[in-house]
Amino acid sequence: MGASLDLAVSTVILALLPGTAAGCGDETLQLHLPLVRRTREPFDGRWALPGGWVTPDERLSSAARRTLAETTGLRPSYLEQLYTFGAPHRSPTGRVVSVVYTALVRAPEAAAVEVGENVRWAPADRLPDTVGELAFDHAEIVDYALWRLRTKVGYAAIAQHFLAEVFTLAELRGVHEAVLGKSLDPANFRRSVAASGAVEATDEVRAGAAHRPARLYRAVLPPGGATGGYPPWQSRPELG
Amino acid sequence: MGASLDLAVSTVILALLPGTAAGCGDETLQLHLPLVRRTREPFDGRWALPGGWVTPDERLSSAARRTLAETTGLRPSYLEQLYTFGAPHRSPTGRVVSVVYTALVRAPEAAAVEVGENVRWAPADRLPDTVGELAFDHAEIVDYALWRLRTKVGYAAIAQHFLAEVFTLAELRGVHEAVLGKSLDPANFRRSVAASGAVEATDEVRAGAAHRPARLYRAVLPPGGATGGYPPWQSRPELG
DNA sequence: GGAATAGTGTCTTTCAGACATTATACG
DNA sequence: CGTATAATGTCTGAAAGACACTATTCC
Repeated sequence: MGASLDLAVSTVILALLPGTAAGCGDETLQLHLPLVRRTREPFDGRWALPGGWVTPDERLSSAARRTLAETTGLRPSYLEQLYTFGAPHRSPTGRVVSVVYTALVRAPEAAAVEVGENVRWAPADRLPDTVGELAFDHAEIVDYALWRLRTKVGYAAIAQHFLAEVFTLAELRGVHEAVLGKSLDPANFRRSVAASGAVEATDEVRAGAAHRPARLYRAVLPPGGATGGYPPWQSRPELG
Repeated sequence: MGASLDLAVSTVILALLPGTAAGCGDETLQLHLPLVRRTREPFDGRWALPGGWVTPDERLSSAARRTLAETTGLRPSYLEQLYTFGAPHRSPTGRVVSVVYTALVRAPEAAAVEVGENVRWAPADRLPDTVGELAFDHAEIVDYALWRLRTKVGYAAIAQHFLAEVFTLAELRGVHEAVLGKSLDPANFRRSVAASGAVEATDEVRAGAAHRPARLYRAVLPPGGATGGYPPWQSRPELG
C-alpha cells in the first residue's frame, strides 16, 4: 500500500533566555532553540533540529515529546504541530517526510539542559552567524516556526508557556516584547491582556524590588468552557 | 530507520454550489465537498475523502493533486496543507499517517465532476444527514477544514478562488456570506475589501441586470512584492 | 524624600458596523 | 417612471496607540 519512505518528527523548541548575543550585555531576553550536532552522514557535523523516527504505536505528538526528551532532556510546556515537510530530496539519503512540531519551554527547564559537544542553544534569529548552515531544510523550518509564533502571539494566549505558573504583567509583556522584537506600551498592554480574559489576578504580589510590588497573575485556560472558538482541538488532550 | 507505516494524502475539496438542502429553494450558495465511496474494507460502503498513497518521488502537494484528480477529475484553484493526522488507530488495518490538504475549486469545474454510484457531492455542514458517518476520522478532518476556512477568510484573500478571474464585489461578498453563514453589509464589505488591497478594479462592468451594472474586479496576488507578511511560502510555488 | 516601576485616566486615531443617500442600469 | 442593485456618505461605538498622571514600594 504505502510507499517506501521514512516518517520522522522534528521539533523547533523555543525558550526565552538572556541574550548572549554581541551587543546585548543587558537582561535582554532572546528566543533560543536547542540544536543537536549530527554525528553521521548526511550533514555530518552540522547542527540540526532535535528529532527522530516515529514508532508504529505512538501518536505523532508523543513521538515529538519522546525524541526531544531523548536528545535534550526537555519536557515542553506547550506542543503544537507546525507543518509537514516532505519534498522528495530534502534528505540526500532517501525520501524522508518530517512532521514538525513547535515546543515552548520555560527558562528554568531550558537551563537544565546539559549542553555539550553535540547539544547547544543558539539564538533563533542569528543561526547562520552562530552555528553555520543547518542540516537539511531546517533553517527554513525554523523561519516558519518563528513566523507562526510571532503571528500567533498576537491573537492566542501562548506567551505564558514561557513563564512560571504565576507571573507579573511586566514579565508577560517582556515575553511579548522579546518575541515580537519591539517594545510595548505597559498601559496598553495591561488593558489588552485584561480585556482578552487570558489571565486572572491572584491575591499575591511580587515584592522585593525598589518600587511598588506587582500583582501576580495566572493564565486562565479556555475562555469559556468550550474551545473558545479556536482550533477544534488544541484544547482537548491532543489529536491525531 | 523509519517505522513500518503507510503515508497517505487526503484532501478536503470545497466548492460553493447552489444549496440543494431542504428549505433552500433559492439561489443560496452552500459549501459542498466531493466524497468517494469505499469499495473495500475497512469501512466498505462508507463515504470518505478523496485521497491515496504518496509515491516515493512526488512532493506531498503533488500527491494531493494527483489523487484528487484520479478520484474526482478536479484540478483545484487553491491547495494548502491543512494538518497531519496520525493517531495510532485511525485505521483498523494498521498504522496510517495522513497528510491532509484543503482545496478550493470553482463552481464550473465542480459541475464537471462525473457524479456516480461512488462519487458524490455533499453539503459540508450536513454530512451525517446526507451521507451518514464518514469513514475513518474524516468527519473530524472536515470540521477542522471548515473551521480553518472560516477563520482564514477573515484575514486572507482566498475567497476569490471560488470565483472566476474577474468578479463583482457582490459575487465576492456572496462567497464570504456562504462561507461564514451570515449576511454582510454591502457597503462595509466593499470598504474593507478595498482597504485590504486584495482586489483591483478592471475597466469592465457586468451589465444585463435590471439595475446599475457592477464593476468587475480582479484578485491582486501578493500585496507588496514579497510575501505580504504572511506565510513565508504559500506565495512561492510550494514547499515542503 | 528620591528613584523606579505598578497601575490609572484620557485623548486621538482607526476601524467595524448600522444605515441613509445618491447613481445608473432595465423594463 | 418604478424597481433593483451599485456605489458613496455619515454616524456611532469599540479597540489600539500615545502619553500624562497617580500609587506604592525600597533605599
